[in-house]
Amino acid sequence: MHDTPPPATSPRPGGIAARARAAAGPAYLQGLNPEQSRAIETLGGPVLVLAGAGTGKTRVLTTRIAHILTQGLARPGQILAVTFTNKAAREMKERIGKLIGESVEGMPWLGTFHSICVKILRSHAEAVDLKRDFTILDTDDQIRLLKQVIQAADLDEKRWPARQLAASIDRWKNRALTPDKVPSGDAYAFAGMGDELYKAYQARLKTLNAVDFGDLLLEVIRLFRENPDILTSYQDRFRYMLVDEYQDTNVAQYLWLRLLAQKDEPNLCCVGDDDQSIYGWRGAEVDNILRFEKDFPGAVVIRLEQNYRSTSNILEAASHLIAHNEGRLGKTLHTKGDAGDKVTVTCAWDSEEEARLIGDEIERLQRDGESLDDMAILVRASFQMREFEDRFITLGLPYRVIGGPRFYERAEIRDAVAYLRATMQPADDLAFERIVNTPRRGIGDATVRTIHDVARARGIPMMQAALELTESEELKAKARNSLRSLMESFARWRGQLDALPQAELAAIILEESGYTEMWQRERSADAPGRLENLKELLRSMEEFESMLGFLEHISLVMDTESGDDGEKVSLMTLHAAKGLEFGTVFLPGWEEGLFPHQRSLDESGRAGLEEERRLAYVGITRAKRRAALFFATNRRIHGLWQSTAASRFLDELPEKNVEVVDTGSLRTSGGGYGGGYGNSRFDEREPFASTYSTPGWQRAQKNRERTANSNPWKEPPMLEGEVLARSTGTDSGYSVGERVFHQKFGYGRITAVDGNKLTVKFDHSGPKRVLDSFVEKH
DNA sequence: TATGAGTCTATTTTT
DNA sequence: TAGACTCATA
Repeated sequence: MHDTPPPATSPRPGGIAARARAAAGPAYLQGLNPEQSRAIETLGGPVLVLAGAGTGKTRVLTTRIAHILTQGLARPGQILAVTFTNKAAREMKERIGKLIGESVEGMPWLGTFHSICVKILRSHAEAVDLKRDFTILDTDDQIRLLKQVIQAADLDEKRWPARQLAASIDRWKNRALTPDKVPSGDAYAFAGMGDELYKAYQARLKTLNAVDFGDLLLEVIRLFRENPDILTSYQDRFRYMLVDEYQDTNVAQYLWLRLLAQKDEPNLCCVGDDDQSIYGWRGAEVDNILRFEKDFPGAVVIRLEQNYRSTSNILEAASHLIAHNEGRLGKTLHTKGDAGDKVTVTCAWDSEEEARLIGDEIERLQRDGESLDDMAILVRASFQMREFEDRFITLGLPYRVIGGPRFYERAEIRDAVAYLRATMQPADDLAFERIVNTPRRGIGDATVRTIHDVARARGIPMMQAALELTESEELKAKARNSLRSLMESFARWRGQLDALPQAELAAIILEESGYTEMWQRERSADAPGRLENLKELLRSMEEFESMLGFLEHISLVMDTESGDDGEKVSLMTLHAAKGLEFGTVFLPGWEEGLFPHQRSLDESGRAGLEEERRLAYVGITRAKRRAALFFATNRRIHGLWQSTAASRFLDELPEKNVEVVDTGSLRTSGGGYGGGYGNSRFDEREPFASTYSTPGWQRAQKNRERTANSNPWKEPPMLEGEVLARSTGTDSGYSVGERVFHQKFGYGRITAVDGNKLTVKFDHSGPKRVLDSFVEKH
């Protein structure tokens, strides 16, 4: 987005300013700050650009490319520019086009890691035992294939779910581990067969002439390693290499880059921000960026610290927060903008009130003339969205959810695509299996198994096996006839491939196969929407040159541009918000356990906490003018009401940039829960201060200090003391059978004690799990 | 093959 | 609590 100020005013010919500008260099270099200029003009050898939030990262990247091109240092085909998402690639193309004032269709090597790998693999497929028309499997295909592998190994699918194996394999591939390299500890995890199953899966992929996403990288690495001549040809070709979001690269991507950059003075420019690394759980290695100078000796490190996005209050709050992280390269962001409003922290009674407060504030801002498009609510976990959606619907406030299920991931789209794949590529067993009995045509599990067995035994594709089975007596008459008719249809469709435009043929296929009819008959509420999606699919096909081109596109690009209609508030997860910016940002749910998320702390200890903190940093730095943080003191988690404590991150914000909001509604918000006690601990004038002076909070503080002062290099368990909302194993001072009083639920009797968590059977509201610090002995 | 009862499990998600 | 999913049963 526009993370930099607009370029200087258009040149007036002949003026002093114009002459001065001409002396200063080409127009695209105008209006840059010194660091940005350096990042663009430092061209010999490796460069690492540490670009803080809102410092003009994309501008540097695109201008650098424009600069290389206009200086005649390389032709478009000699520049490799890698991004993570298609969206980022698209954006870069557009912006370069604007900069050099012509089409950049000539930048064939600007794309995602994956799309560039596909391109390389297609031209050298044979070298890695693939055919040129190999299929790319997505997660869904992958899981179905793994199910078969698990079955073949005679393992209980329940105990060893395919999903989990898929996740493991994914992790291994992220770390560039082939089956023989899987560490024994990891392999042991899957009934001691992890590596074997992985190997079997890879073998199946090869026979299917297919690769999964991870393979795209790994196969190219293998290609380069086993064929030095091919590697050299690419090293020579890519005179300049640029990588966006370097902090998000995983081991495989790193190795891939390293191979290409294996020459003297590689012109490699990596742009990233270690403070915005939030994808560690997906295999990203912050370490890659932290280690850059060691990996690429002689590297020039340039820091972009001038922020063009946020007010200084927002910037200082975010900077102070992120300074609590240890493993970082360190940057000091500054802005020339004004102080602006302070970052607000508001305490709500529960998530419902939180949504109400935010909804009210949005309406107020709207009345003051702010655009809904310029406001966003960023949540830690998607379940939080529901409360806001409910609230916005009752208010009639238009909103859009960003993220969520993608167009091409919907069942009806995947079915339709499977029909097309099976038509185009008769050897695509997975596609065939998916639709052979959809709509139901009497080809049940037993028949499919027979086809499968024949195919496996003879080493032929299922489609061919099916064809042969229609001519034998092996299948029951009914199944055989049904199968024959389906095979005839496929033959017919294939015959029309060259005669008809792809969208038209696709329409015929969906019609004749009975697929459309299946949804027309279905009378469930979402059937019309699905039919609409199918139409949308056909429409989008028209833009492609051929059916094959279309299929290639959707296997890599899983999103579609959805038309935007009217002003809307945006609702999304913090992860989805990276790279975006809004005038006003609402950040609800800043509570221990939710943010930082308990699971992150449990699974990754200190590293997990630091990643959560970076997430918080990303959240705050999305805001241009206003950042409003919220936390609720009560939240329903898995159906149980839990008292929650304010996030430690709130405590890590600098007081001078933060304003605590007293909503006034706090004092009366206790109503409705057994009534009569309205004694909220936010009764005092300042809810923020009072939160921070409750016994629970203070004890948490003490625990934190104590553990922080003890040997910090101790094993992760040291975190336990820091973490409030989990069992600490310490004696809570309560025992089963005791009577207690809880501010929200009233009187009750303890039925179980688990560390600092108590299960209390409340007289009026039944059994609940609560933290010991929120009840009193009675 | 359609349905209901019972069970399980609840971050973040791109390619 | 709620949703997804499995499994048995008609």
